[in-house]
Amino acid sequence: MSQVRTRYAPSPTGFMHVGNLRTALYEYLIAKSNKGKFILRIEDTDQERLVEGAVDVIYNTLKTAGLKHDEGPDIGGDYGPYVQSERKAMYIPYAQQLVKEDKAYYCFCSKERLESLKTEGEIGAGYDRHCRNLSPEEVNKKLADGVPYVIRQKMPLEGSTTFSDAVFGDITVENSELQDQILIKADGYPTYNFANVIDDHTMNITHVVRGCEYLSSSPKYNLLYEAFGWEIPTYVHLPLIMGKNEDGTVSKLSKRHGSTGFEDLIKDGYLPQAIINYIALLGWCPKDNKELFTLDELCEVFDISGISKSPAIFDYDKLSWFNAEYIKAMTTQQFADIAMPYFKQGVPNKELNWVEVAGILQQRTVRLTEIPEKIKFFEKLPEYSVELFVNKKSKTNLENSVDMLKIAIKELCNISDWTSDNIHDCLISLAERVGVKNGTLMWPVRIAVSGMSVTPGGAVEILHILGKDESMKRLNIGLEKLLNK
RNA sequence: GGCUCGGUGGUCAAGCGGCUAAGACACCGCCCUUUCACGGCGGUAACACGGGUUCGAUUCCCGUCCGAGUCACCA
Repeated sequence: MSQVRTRYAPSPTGFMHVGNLRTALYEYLIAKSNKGKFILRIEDTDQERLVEGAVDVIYNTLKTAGLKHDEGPDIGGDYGPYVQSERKAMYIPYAQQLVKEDKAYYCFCSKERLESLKTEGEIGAGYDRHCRNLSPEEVNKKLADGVPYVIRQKMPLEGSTTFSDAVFGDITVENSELQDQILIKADGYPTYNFANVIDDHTMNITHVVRGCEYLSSSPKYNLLYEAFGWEIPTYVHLPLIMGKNEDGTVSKLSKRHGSTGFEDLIKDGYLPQAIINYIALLGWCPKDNKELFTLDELCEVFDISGISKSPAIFDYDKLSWFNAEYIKAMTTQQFADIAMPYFKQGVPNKELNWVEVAGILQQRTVRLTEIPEKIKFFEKLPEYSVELFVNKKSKTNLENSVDMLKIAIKELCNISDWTSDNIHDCLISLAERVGVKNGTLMWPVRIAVSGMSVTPGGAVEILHILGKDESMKRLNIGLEKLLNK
């Protein structure tokens, strides 16, 4: 078999949907697992929907996701150009060839006429093939008169078309269901369907990987390949990624389901690797059911036979789990590095030992965006209620908290070398001497020093990060609060 | 509505004629513990339904139901 070549062919809309990203990922994996090439092609044939800077979004996404393409507009290759608008001139001759062979025809119908064909409210009416049998004279006259036209493919009126998909098997459609689809639009640009076939063939694409939403239009592709006498590529249709609606129904994942763009997800505090890992498993399963994969590992084990047929609902909980796993797997330094912007956001005006902060945060961070809220007490002691000092499990109440704070202040005061170990030993031995369980002493101390019932890390860590001066200050404030209640 | 595809726990899923029907997420309980987490242990929970085929169907076939996708000079 010749070298496997897959292509990711997004249209630049400025938004990278996770469904598209997963398609890109599978295309990449199919190519790489076969030592093949992964090509990026920009499909910008819709001139009305061009968005400024949208191509950069695609580059950036592929880059941060780690999906390196082997050929593309930015890096070139032997099959360029890789932007459809730059290939515009090459499509029309192919269409004209089909016209010549009586497999396509010029259509002069106005949009208004087409519009009037649609019975109101109804769907599925379609084109009435009005221009399909114009005489050559009529066609030539209209062409000469400069009447705007499109080129349509002549679909067979009878029989059926069967195509084979690598995941769904053989699919047959009655030809009567097929419309005489437009190949070349009035503005001279090819339609997506037509450009796709021409490009995939001329770029030697071996595997056409795309979402299931194209399943029902695939017979048309086949007919086009047949009309040209070209070899048909392997089709790989992917099950759709769905989202759950508020009313409990599901539909194709879209913005109303939450963050569905790659960049949105990143903004929400998810790691690129976690996103990739998660979506790799959304519709595909390895033989051994393993879940954690690096991109390279995926390249090793990916196989088309593991792709499932049924649609999958995008589960933010599971994504979160992956994210937490990836965070936990980092070194503390790595975590500190990626978390730094969030540290600064939570604690903008203080210099803390960030690696130490990272150390207590790492095991309890699911999304990076949770960080600022969790650590902002380091910056400024929040207002809090004395009720926080009451905790049944630690056996603390408003009365003994006063005592605990008093002795803690006294003892901690004497520590000259403010190390974690010293703080720890000091408090633990104090609890022992006084004859209370650790929690009874630790709880009020932690509350006083943080002002929160739930904190990242325990009393010792917080005291150490805060430093002696600030710690003593907060402990006294806490004591004051209790006495003045 | 026509056409196409799909249907294993709440979610992702393994299974490809014989199993007490895996595993993961979520959820619940217990343990660990200076809070919350993390970690450990355990638990609740599924083959849409009805016919066939077969000695035997989650698995193969048909029908029903349910869900989704698609029916553009959008991709």
